[in-house]
Amino acid sequence: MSKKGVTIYDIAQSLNVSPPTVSRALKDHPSISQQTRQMIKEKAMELGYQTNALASSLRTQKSYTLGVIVPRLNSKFMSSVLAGMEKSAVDAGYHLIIMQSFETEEKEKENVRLLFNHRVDGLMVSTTSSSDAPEYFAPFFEKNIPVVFFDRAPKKQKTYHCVTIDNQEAGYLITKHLLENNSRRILHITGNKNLQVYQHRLEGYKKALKEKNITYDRSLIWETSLDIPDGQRAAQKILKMKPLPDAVFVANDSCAITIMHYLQKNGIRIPEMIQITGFNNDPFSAFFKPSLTTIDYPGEKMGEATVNFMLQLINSKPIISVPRHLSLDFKFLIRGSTHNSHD
Amino acid sequence: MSKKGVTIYDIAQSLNVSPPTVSRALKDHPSISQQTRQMIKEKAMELGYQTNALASSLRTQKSYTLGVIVPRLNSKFMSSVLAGMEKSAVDAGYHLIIMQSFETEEKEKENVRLLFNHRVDGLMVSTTSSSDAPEYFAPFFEKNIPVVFFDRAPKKQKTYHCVTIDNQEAGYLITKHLLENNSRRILHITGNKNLQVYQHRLEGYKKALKEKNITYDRSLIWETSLDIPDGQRAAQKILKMKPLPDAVFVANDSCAITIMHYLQKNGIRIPEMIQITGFNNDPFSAFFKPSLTTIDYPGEKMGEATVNFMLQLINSKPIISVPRHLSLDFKFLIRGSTHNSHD
DNA sequence: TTGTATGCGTTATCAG
DNA sequence: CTGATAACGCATACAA
Repeated sequence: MSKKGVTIYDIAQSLNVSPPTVSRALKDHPSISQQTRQMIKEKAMELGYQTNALASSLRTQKSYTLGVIVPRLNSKFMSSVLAGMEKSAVDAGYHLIIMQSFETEEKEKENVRLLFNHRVDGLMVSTTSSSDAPEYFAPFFEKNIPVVFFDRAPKKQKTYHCVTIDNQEAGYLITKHLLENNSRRILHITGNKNLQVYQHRLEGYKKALKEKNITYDRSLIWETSLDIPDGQRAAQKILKMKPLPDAVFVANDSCAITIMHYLQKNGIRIPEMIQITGFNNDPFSAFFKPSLTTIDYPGEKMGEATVNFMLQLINSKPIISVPRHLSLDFKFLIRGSTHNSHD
Repeated sequence: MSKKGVTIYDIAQSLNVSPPTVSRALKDHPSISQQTRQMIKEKAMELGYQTNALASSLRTQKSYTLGVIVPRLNSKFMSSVLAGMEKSAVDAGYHLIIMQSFETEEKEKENVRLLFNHRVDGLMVSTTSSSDAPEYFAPFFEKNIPVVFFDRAPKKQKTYHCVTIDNQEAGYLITKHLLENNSRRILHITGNKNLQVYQHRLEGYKKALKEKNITYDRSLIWETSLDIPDGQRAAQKILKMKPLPDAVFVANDSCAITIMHYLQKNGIRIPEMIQITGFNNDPFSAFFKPSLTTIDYPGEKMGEATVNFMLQLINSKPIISVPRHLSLDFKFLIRGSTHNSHD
């Protein structure tokens, strides 16, 4: 049956020293002589001692755990972010509890509570909430436990620590590019419009239109979940449009690729008949025919930046209370799906 | 500054009851009257009480935390597995600490230790170790904390709990299919051959050859890291082969797609000149031209199955010690990259 | 139905 | 340099 588990108490007893001495020795506390330190470490090894991080956290009020909440973790982009986070966190002696909100505020709320109960030292969230200031983060703010939003920030962005890219600028560049390639009627397929990311991209779209004095047509903005099934549905709707749009600006790559695939399957030539752009630069996007014009949006970097930001907040005392906003660079990749070169 | 945090003592004091009563009331222990239960819960709400899971875990010796170690978390397949795990775990009142080993035994070892120190109730590993029986799992086995290997199991598979698919059968089916489509010289691009997954696929490959009395040619087995850069390198090497191989059986989709892309770019017609197969059924694999023949290998299902298996182990007493092996179903998807239909 | 005493494993404080 | 004591917050056995 399960052995009892070796504690510092056992080590202390078998060496006739006190538990605190053992604790200090194992932590290389300078006030313990080299001799006893060595002796204790050897004994620990011999007995197969493993520290109990729970007990330590309880006592020190520091868990070295960071909480992460994302809508879902199985998208190419999000898993890259998480990979970057995990690496940076572990390098700094922390680790992650990762939870999914599945695009619902209720789940997000439960997750926030659970992570608080586990006394994480910081919380990183790509929020799914569309409210201005979700009240369920209050326990964190009250206890001054840092919260950093990444990618998807709450509406009142200025109130919180955020790590994002300039989505408006990105949306603007894409739309401008399409306009310069002689597209006039540009369909924009976007995600949940309550989310800042998508709102900002849309604003960029509008801005570019305005510059060219093209009137904004609401019926050309389609809100979808941006997944593969919705991509199929969108493609079918596009095929029925008369006339066809000149271009489709899709708010993520996987949906853009799906749409491109179904349009091609139905005899639409890309980019000659319709130009298409994506967002996120999925590694495969370069391999399609034509290759996809998109925004390169480095997930791992964002993950690393978010954790590093978090660590700064944790290590600064007094804790920084002025909200800071980190805007990461992105690249606009012009490829085959928006011009006529041979890819 | 950071508030002190409300404990059951605070609630007890402000209601003139004892802390244990509060503890029991909050847990809906039947021996507490409805009245006081209600009263205590209201007070808890009023004071913004949040339970301290660390303290609770320390006391009960149960953390409701599961550890997960994967080579890297940002592959389409692995992130799907993790998504499935997270969902099943949370549904059962557990949560995950996810760590990456980056394909090194050393990292894996450190991760195992950290997760042990955090007293996870179970450990799920897609191992990167090529040794028969990695000794660093010993603390888990000694304390009878269940360990389940998924996807990648250690060599002595029979000794451990495992959740995998029948990789030999999959490799066999693919190879047989290629042989039946008149391929003779089949290049096999595989991953680290010390890992069971890849060994088994190779065995399937050999078995199929043997059935057709084709002699096994070692020089047609290329060990790579199966990532995109290695895919490019492999494609370049293939272009230099004289004669070209009849087919390429690649051990994962992303690498297969990369190879296909570079071959096509260099004038090779797929499947007419070279047939290609992948492994894992990346959602996009159906969208390429030609679409990719592959093994559908459901990541989320594997994640769910692994967690459910783990929960069974945790909830069975005495803990099941006879190692069990769960072999999940897979589907063989025959598509354009191995025949001449119009996809 | 509720309270008392105690322990989970560690570390901080203070004394020696 | 080391030891005694207490405390982190909660939950259990036992008593009332």
